[in-house]
Amino acid sequence: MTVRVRFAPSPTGHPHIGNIRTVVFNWLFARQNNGKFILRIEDTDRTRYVEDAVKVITDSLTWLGLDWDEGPDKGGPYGPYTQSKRLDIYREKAEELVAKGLAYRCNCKPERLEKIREENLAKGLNPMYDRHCRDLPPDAVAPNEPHVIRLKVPLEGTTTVHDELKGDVTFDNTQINDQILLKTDGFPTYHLAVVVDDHMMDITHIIRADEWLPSTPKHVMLYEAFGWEPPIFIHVPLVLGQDGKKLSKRHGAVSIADFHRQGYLPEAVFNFLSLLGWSPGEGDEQEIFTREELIERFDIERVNLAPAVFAYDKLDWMNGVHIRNMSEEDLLHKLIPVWQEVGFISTPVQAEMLRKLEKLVPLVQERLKTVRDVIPLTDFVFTDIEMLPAEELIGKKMTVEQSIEALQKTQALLATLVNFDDKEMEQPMRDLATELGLKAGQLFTIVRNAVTAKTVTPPLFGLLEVIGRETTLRRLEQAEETLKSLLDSQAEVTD
RNA sequence: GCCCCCAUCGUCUAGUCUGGUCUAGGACACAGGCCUUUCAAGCCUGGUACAUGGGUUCAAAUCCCGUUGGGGGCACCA
Repeated sequence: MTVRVRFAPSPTGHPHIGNIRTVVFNWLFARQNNGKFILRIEDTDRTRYVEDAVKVITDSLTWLGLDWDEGPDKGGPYGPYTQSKRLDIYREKAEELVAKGLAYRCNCKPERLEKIREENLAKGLNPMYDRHCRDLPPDAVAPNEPHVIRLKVPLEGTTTVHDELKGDVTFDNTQINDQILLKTDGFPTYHLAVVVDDHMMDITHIIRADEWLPSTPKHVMLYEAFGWEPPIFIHVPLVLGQDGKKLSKRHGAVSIADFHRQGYLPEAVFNFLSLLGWSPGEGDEQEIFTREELIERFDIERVNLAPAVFAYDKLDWMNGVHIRNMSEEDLLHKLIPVWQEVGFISTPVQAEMLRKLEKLVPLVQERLKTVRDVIPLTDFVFTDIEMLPAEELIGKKMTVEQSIEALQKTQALLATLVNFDDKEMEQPMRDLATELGLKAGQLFTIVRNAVTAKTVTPPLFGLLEVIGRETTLRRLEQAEETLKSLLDSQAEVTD
């Protein structure tokens, strides 16, 4: 039997990492079993529909490399894959249950329902429908008057859900509501639609979040009512926010699009998500996985039962590892759009600039946690700098005069270098430091501060090469002037 | 309120099913050190956890029960 799993989001906004972690599990499971991964849009709530949500969802999946075999855009043998286009099917199925006496029409007003709900809550009971319409004569509610169709839940006994991870979970039928299957507007509720579609689309494994476990007995009842074999249920734990609560729209910015925007790599996010609730175990302590390794190694049976808190620290580290593991060329192509976005370089990239960028990549590679980090690390290469205040241009344990001299000698040296390149300038600069009676670090720091206007940068000489001789010399001179004015002003004070 | 799920370092987790090799292992973060032109990266070192009470057993992080704690669900939302 071919494994068929699905991701069935409702188009109400951006999918967040909690949803997507569950998608990762589904996708991994499908791929490692040579099965099918299906995308189905559950747009049965017209009040919550968000216009571009489907596109946001597909873009997020695509960015993460979670490709689907059947879906609204792709089609497939089980379509349509958008529930709003399957309304006739749900109606027919609901009517079928009414005909069988397993469901009934209900025309109770929302106000009445709300009243019952409050009364029950006040009495400490489950806030359930009082089944007012359940035993009305079959023609009490005319098919053409506004009404809903409800499931006739057994009044006694228990319903057991077999979950692949948790084992048997038994629910008392008296705690289960006569669930609405078909709404007044003719749309199905989630419970009807999901059961009908999962069955009709031959879904073999339902891998979804724990929040669905309490409603699963209703689904089991529906499978029984239709006379269908239920799929295998696998409820995986939720992903919690830093506050220990279920992730949701109003919690931290955790949509997949945000991760993209913030400079995380899809392979790192994918790697991280797959380890949120799963680990290889059995003594294997590997943390960094490629997509292929994950497909091979992932084991749905080993998914942890406890919910996991999503924390950025480890993702940042993991993203850095993936950046370091990339080839310089691949990284370059991740960095170019970042530089373009902030206007440092043009689109398309000029040939001469491209050569500079290639030089920059190895300089920044091991210093990046996200690709966006490249901005503050290299801005002074592309834009004019604002000279640091004079005090910060003075070398460590040095006088202003000494610092000025160091800047002058450096300019003289760099002006005469035959090739203005990284390797050729280092040794002469070290010699210069010795000549000036300075430690190399003292001299380099002065130059760094003067040319980059930062006290922390990637390796200096590589940067100077990319910045170029002309700009480097100009900035050194400006720094020298700045220090000289400091000297002058001090002299005035002394006078 | 009722129902359900869960429980190992701050966080992600290994170990739990198949009790002993666990004075509990790894990773992130943190602290200290080495390296070093700054920052990173890398390497070394360190601290921190089996929620709790009771069983079962020669022996329990591992099995059972209670308690506590956390989470989820109880819609004409998914």
